[in-house]
Amino acid sequence: MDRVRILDPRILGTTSNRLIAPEAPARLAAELTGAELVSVERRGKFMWMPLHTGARAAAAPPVPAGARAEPRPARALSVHLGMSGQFRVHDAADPVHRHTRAILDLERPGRERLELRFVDQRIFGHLGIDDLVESHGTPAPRAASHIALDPLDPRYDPEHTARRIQAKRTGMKPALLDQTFVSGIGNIYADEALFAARVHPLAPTRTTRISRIRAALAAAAAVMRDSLAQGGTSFDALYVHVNGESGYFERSLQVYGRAGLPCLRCGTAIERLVIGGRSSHVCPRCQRQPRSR
DNA sequence: ATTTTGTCCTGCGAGC
DNA sequence: TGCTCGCAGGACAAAA
Repeated sequence: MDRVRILDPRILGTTSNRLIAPEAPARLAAELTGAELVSVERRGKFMWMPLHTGARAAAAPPVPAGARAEPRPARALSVHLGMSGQFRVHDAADPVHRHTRAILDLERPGRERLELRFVDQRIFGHLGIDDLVESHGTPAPRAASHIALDPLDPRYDPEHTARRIQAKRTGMKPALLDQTFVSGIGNIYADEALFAARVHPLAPTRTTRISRIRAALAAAAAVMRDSLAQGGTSFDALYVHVNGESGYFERSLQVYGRAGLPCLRCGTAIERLVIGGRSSHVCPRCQRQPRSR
């Protein structure tokens, strides 16, 4: 990484720390400049790129075949996408979108350089440097170490997740949204998963049969896989690929945003509930109301 | 101790 | 036309 520009220092803040030290942008730039990004890891909406800061290729002696070329990175560029954050890949000559908060210049050996631009309209996102610590058997930024694996992770254990959810005293939708159980399920995919599994969002986890919890988790994984295959859910230009292209999953949504419209399975009008300050979409016939409220 | 609520932020559309 | 209001979303400190 060559040059780092922080266009809006607020992107360096987090939910718990909105105070941005005046020297924070320069500190981040200094740590990133010269570091090598060799991989991108992800867990839910947390994303990180371990920083290889060892000797540069030009100065380093040849590494014997089979030996580790670099020590295991101790730090990472740590990113949370918030709700509207996204990385976009650009040429330096491309016009800079007004919501661009940071620009990382990447030099690539033998290829033309490019810019990785962090665009985030609502600034719920975050950019920073964080220590890598052991979490769920793999290194993860300290700030994300409590975040569970997501359903698309090969190490994800749905049975364990289902049991943990059942042990918690809450509703099925809040449980799916709780990133310490399973990550990557947001408001939209939670509604879709519960509809697919015919589970009511307010169904108490303690009294919901484990098979129903398993079904909801399996449905969430399926929804995420399907969505990914279609490029994600693009309501508008906020939710696009690194190249700016939209996803098409919005066309596949079964309940989310369909309040008042007929259920695609039974024709009953979809209802909109507010759960924890977030809207929930539910078919009152397909997803039986829990007995107590 | 555990669960719920409010806050951070911008842009857009509805209503006046 | 121009304003205010409510809403959207994820994470987590603060309150209950």
